[in-house]
Amino acid sequence: MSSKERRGRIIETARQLFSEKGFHGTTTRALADEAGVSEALIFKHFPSKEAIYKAMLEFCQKSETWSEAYKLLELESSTSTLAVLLHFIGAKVVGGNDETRTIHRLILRSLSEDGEFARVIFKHAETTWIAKINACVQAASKAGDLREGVEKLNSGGWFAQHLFTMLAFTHTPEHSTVEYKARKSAIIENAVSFCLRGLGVRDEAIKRYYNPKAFGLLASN
Amino acid sequence: MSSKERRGRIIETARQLFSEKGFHGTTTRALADEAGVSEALIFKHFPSKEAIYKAMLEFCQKSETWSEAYKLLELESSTSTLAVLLHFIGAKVVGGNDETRTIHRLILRSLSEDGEFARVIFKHAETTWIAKINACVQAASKAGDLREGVEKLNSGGWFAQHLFTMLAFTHTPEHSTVEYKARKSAIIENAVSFCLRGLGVRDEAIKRYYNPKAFGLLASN
DNA sequence: CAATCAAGTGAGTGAACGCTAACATCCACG
DNA sequence: CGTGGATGTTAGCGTTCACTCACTTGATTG
Repeated sequence: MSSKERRGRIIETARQLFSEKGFHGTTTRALADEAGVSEALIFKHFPSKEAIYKAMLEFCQKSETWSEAYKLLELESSTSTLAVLLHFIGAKVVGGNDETRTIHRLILRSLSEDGEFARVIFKHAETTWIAKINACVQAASKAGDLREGVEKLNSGGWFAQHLFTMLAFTHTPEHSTVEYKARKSAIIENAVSFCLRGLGVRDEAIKRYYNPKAFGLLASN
Repeated sequence: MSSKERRGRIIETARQLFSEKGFHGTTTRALADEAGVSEALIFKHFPSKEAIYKAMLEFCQKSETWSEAYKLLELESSTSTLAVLLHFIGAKVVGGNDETRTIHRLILRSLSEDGEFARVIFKHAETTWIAKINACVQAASKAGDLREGVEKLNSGGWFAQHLFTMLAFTHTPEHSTVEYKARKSAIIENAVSFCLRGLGVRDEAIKRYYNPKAFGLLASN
C-alpha cells in the first residue's frame, strides 16, 4: 500500500469517526487503530489533529458525489423538470446511503458550532439546486403553470431544499426522531407536492407533471 | 447562596458550555470556573460528568419556556388561527433569543449523535404545535378555505414545522449560513405563505387571513 | 461550650490525551 | 554490496483530563 493510499485511508477513517463522535470525542489513537496504522504515522502525514480535521472537511467538500445527479441540472427548465428535481432531491437526501448520512452529521455538527462547513455546502447547493429550482419556477410561470396572483417568493427554492434537508436530518440518527406514520416513499411524494404547491404550481399541473410511480428508478435510491 | 441555587447555576452553565462546545469539548474545570465554584463541588452534586449532561438535558426539556405561546393552542381551530400559528412559530423559532439558540444547538448535536434529545423535543412539538396545525387545516377544509381536490397530506404539519426549524438552524451559528437576500421578517412572511399554500389553503383565504403587519407584536419577538 | 453536620475547597490521583524522538525496514541507485 | 532517503513503528514524553481525599468553615443544637 502506497503512502498516498494510506493517507487516503486516514482521511476516510477520520471522516467516519469525526462525524460520529465529533472532534473532541475522537482520539488520534482510535483513529490510528481504525485506519490500521500507527499513531505516529498520522503525525507524519498531518502536523496536528486539527489539520486532520480540516483536511477531512476539504475532502468531503470535493467528494460530494452527486455526479449522476448533475445531469438533472442540464434538463430544460420546466414545470416537469421541477417535479423531477424535487422528487430526486427528496429521494437522494432522505433515503441516503452511509456517505450521505456522514455528510449530514458533519453539517449538523457544523451548525451547532461556527457553521463554516455548512456554509460551504449550502453555497454549493445554492449555485446548483436552488438556482435550478428557481429557474424552473420561472419557466413554470411563463408556461402558465402557476396560479394567478401568487406573489413570487425569492427564497422559494431554499424553502423546498430546507424541507427535504430537515426530513433527512430527522432520519440521520440510527432510529428516526419523528414518527411520520407513512413509508419513506410516501413522505417524499407528499413533501414534493407540498413544495410544488408552496411554490405556487397549479394543482392540475402537479397532477399532470408529478407522477411518482414513473420515477421508480430515482426513488429506489 | 443556597445549595440548590448553586446546583442550578452549575446546570445553567452546563447548558451553555455543553451546547457550545459539546460533551467532550467541555471540561469539568471550565464548567467549575464558569459557574464560579470549585471542581470538587460539582462532583458533590453529580456523580459524574455524564450525569451533569443528563441532568442538563432534562432541565432543558422542562424549561422550554414557550409559556406565552401556549395560549395560541387554545384558540379556536380555524384558517385564521393557522396563519397566526405559523407566523408565530416562524417568529419565535427564527428570531430566537439566546436560550432558543442554545436549545437548537443541543438538538443539532443530538441529531448528529443518537437523536434522543431531539426525539423528546419533537414528540412534544407533535402533541402541541403539529396537532394544532393539523386541526386548523381540518377546520379550514370544513370552512371551504382549501382548494378543491387537494389531497390530504398527513404530514403537512411536520412539513411546516420542519421548514421553520431549518430556517432557524441556518441562523444558529453566529453568522447565518445562508444568504437569503431578504430581511428576517420578510423571510418569515414568505415561509408562512409557502406553508399555507403547501397545506392547500386558497390564495384568497391567505390574503384574507394572513396580514403580517397586523402581527407586529408577535413579529417583534 | 463542645459536638455535629452540611457545604465547600486545595491539592492531589491514575489514566488517557496529543504528540515526538529514536529506532527499524525497505528499496532504488552508485 | 552498501549507502541514503522514504516510510513505518515502538516506546514513551509532558500535559490535561475526570474524579477523589483530607481538610476548613460556619451554622445548629443539646
